[in-house]
Amino acid sequence: MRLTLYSDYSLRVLLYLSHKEETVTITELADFYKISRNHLVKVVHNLGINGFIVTSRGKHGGIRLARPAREITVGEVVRHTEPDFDLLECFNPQTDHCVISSTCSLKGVLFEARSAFINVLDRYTLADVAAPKVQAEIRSIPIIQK
Amino acid sequence: MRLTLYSDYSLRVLLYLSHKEETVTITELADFYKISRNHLVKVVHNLGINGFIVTSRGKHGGIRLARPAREITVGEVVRHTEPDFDLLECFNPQTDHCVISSTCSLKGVLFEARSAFINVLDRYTLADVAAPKVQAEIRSIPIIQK
DNA sequence: AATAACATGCATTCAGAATGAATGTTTAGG
DNA sequence: CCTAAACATTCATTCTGAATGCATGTTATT
Repeated sequence: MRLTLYSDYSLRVLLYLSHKEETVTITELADFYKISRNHLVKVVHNLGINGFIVTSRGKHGGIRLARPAREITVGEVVRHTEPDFDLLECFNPQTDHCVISSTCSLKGVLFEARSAFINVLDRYTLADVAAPKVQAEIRSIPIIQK
Repeated sequence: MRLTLYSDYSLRVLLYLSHKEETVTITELADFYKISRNHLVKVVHNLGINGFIVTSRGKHGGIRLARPAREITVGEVVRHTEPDFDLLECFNPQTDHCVISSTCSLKGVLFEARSAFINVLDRYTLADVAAPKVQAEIRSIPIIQK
């Protein structure tokens, strides 16, 4: 279970913008994070289309947040950057071929789990995340790391 | 954000076994679900190694649950079948290259979301899921389907 | 011994993410 | 009005990992 690098980069861009008032360029971002400029170009483009940032072309162009960091939640961002949240085949009726999906209640359980996941992300804004570090690492992880 | 078919098939196998008392064969499972027998072979093997099922070779061999369905949670299964739960690059210190991960509190937020997800799965057993359908589809989905 | 089952490893295919590259479009400033 | 600096857009390529297929081994019953 993973998110895409695309979502990762999207969040990093917005986080960077949450700290800076002035417009920043894609090149500045790529240099700071030491990541692929090509990939960033698409990430930024998409963030613009979805109204998270304002982009301006030409000399002295660049990008900035379209709304205050306090008004953008992590959940909202991820919903726009992940290709889908189809945990199992049966989540997408178009491509589902499972012979028991009509009577299977596993789907409901995973729906509930997915909602719980997204709900947490909806409770945090970019401002929360951009704030100086308070706590982290302190949580126990109920996951087996192989 | 997806789970693997591998996890999907693992759950389907265990669900099928939750209904049947007798041992069943991989061929029977593949035929019932109309899925790749090759893939199932590995799924079953892994379920055996992880103590969810008992496998027996030879004529009249097959597989059956190693423990009562009531004692196996969905969360426990998924933990053993998913390759990892590394939502972002920074979840794995071995391969993390993010320049801000040491001070970034996004990780904490995603840790919390992941825990919320797994906690739901830990609350349901195979017996719950195998029980005759009660409700499903009724939940609202706070996800944008593109 | 033969047969029916799971075990195991290797090779191959496939999908989709990630990356790279080229060209177009817009805007500011000399 | 021309140039440079920026984002926009499309296409091609690489890469990873999941999914699948296949061949052979091992075990157990009859």
